[in-house]
Amino acid sequence: MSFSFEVLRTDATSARRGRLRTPHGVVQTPFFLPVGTQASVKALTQEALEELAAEIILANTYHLYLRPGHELIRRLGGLHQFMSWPRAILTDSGGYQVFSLSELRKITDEGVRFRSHLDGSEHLLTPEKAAEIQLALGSDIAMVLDECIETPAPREQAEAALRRTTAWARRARAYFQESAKRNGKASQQWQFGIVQGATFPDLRRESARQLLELDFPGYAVGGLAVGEPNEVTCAMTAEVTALLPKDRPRYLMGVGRPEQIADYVALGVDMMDCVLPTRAARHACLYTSEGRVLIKNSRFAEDQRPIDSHCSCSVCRRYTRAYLRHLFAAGEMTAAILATHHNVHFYLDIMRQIREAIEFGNLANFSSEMHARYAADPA
RNA sequence: GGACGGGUGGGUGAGUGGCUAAAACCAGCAGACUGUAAAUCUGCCGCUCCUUGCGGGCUACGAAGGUUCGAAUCCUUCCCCGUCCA
Repeated sequence: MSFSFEVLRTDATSARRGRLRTPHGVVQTPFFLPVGTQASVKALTQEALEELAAEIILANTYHLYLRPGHELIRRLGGLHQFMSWPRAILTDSGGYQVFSLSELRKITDEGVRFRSHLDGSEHLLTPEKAAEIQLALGSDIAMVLDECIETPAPREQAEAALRRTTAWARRARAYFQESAKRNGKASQQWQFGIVQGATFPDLRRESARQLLELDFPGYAVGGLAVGEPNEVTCAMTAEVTALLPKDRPRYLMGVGRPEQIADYVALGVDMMDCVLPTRAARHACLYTSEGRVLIKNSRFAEDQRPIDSHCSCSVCRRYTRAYLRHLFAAGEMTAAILATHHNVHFYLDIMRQIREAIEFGNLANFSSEMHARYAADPA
């Protein structure tokens, strides 16, 4: 089985309804990737993810390299087998850790020198190394190592990060193709390039142009939703998607809030990932069709309704808000499990509705409805 | 009956003359979270007033008196609690 991506339908916006074939199953686009950094979507078992109909998840190169080690995972048959996840996996490269672990790393043209947050040991992550690790993990989609910078950033810094990201992408591409070919697995894994350029439209365009020369099978937009206003996120995304080939998947990395997702899709985005549904769940923030529910609030103490009365997930079919609130108050791990299950269901359901909306040509309606519902928190 | 030790804000518990409306933690209340160093982090947490200010007033460290410019902190008496001795 090999890779392919096809756009099945478009609408009046730039949205696309499509299908991504991977060696580990078909993924309907646009889609959302639940984040499972350490080969685990926190609080969910793989059984639960299957029940939720997740078709693809995200794992992290940097974290799995440090623990348990990519060679160990390779010896145990690859990441899919190791974690017993038969469906698709995308691995992020460690580029985000350049940003989030900024205190613990030093960047040079060669790569990123990290001091491990686990034991303080030093590690050099180069574009080649990141590619090698992801080949060992055997993820379906590998990301190139990029330099993700904070916002707002001075133009010179954004230019430098852009230049480095392109240079790294070139090296990563060469290494990945050569290595895959050598191992006779040229069609087993895809590798995506990542557009940078901070909040400068011309730099975004330039970054995209440079990466297009490398002819990746898919392109990501990185370095967004790191502090800038959402209008800027959308503007930068639009600049980039306008230049990307229509026959290849576009991945907006690290977004978004429930009410923002349809907007990104309308800009031509096919895939997204975000820790928000899982992290917020663990922090007692539940997403519903009526807006957010901060379930620890005392007003839910005797609320016998489900989290979301319009939700069909197994948690909403069985448990009350009062019980969820109690579990959080008591510090029971079941609180995180049930809340995460619901939030991931909610996100995946949004994607189902978005795909349907594209089919029916009413994505714009869906978007404005979501914004209206999330404009004010529910009573 | 005697000898010690102790009684502090919703709880545990620091503090032994002014820097104390009183540490810290817990509980409680509210908020944040966007390619996960996050089951994390932040704020509030005696009452009250207003011109919301590192503002004013009041009440508060078992009870009542006292010493002192000033007391949760020192003295006296009383009431409780714990341990030990008879």
